[in-house]
Amino acid sequence: MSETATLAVGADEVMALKRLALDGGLTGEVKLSCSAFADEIGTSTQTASRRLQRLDSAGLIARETVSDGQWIELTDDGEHVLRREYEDYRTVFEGPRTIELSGTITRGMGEGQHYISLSGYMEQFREKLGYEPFPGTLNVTMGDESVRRRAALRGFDAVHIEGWRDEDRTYGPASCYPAVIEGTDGDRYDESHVIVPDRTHYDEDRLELIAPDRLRDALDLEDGDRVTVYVTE
Amino acid sequence: MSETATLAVGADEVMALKRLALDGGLTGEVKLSCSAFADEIGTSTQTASRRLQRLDSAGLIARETVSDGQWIELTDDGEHVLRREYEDYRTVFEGPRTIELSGTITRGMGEGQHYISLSGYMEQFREKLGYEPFPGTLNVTMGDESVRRRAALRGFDAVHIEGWRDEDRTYGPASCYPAVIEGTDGDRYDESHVIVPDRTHYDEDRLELIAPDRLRDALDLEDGDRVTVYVTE
DNA sequence: ATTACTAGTTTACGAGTAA
DNA sequence: TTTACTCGTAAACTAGTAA
Repeated sequence: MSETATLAVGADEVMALKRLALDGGLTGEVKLSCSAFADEIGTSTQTASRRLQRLDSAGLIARETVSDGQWIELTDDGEHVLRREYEDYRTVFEGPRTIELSGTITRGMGEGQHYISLSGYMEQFREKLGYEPFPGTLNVTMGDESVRRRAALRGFDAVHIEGWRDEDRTYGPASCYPAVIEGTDGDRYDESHVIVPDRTHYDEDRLELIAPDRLRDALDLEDGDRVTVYVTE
Repeated sequence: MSETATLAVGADEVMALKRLALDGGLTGEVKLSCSAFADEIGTSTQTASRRLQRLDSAGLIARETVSDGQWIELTDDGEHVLRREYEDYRTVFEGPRTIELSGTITRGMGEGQHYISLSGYMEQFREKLGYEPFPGTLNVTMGDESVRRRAALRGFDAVHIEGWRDEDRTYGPASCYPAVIEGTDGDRYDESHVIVPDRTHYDEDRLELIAPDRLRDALDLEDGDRVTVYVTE
């Protein structure tokens, strides 16, 4: 993945990236000249130019140079870098609002695929999560420490999936929590959810995740691989 | 002021300071060795040592070296530096929660001193603002743009100062908003409040500020000097 | 163990300049 | 005007060493 290049930028570049975001580079393109940007970050125009070059080659910004300056926009990777910084600062001043759960990939028993595909659930996923999940769950078996931390999930605001019934039986309600999954090599998948049945008993040390893509493919995971799941409120 | 030294540290030092805060250096002393810290920030032990030296001499951390490491704690200045960063990131992702008002210092008509000194107000200031304000207000005359932005103040949670009366007349209620004042030379005064009478009509382009100290002295201000007032929620 | 100094090398910087 | 190159200098880095 391109994350390797992302890690290459230094603190000065992150600071410059933040400046660009404050100037509106996150919501759309922003028009700049190197000299104006130099004034903002307190360097020479040459250094300002170099900062932008490095952010560009690291894939954190996209830009188009025109005759009297350049149009700059942050990329998704650039936004991720800043969001991670933001999380750090929020942790410092507000305390951690993210639960970090780690464990290993295990094979599910296939029932995840069955339930998720049912239209009674699928329609709610589309509506409430904003995507149609891949028909199947990623199963993560957690260690003791993570099982303990998992309890704090109850304090979070969940996306509620309502129960329903057909002719044969009833299907119970469930709660979804936004999550970020980080693979062993540091790759991150942002748009996933931890899904927990509300009433049905579940294995305490097992975490089930859904996402628009098949997470095993997206993060190149196999049974036994170690992942970290960041559950956010 | 000591802010000059604060401004001297670079982005690398701020990043290191953030790391120290995440390790608990904000809530109390944290025990570290240079080599352990080097691993955290991804540098050599020599560079880690130098980062700490610079943060120390800039007054952002206080530390005590012992035989097997050192005890480190962030100073108030160090916390301020990080809080400023935090505000930047919050502005980026949550939108500005700070109203920036700029204008020039003008001579008040002396009625500020009179009202503020009255015990009916002064007691509430002590109780609700946590300090006894200097008997007098700093008057700032704003430009059109700032007058427009000032309207957003209504959306903020104010510290409410209640009205009262004595034998002769009634004194109206007022609202106070925490503010930071920044002088022309970049010096900042943190512990001040914008005070706005609730009912009495006031000049739309005039901002009145109170603070524990005489702001003209603390920030070395004269009539006509340009200041920026950051009103926070 | 530590911290922090000195020395040698690499990297980053700003001035000047070309396109 | 711009952006971004080259170049000489200044600053920052890592390795080694002393306390």
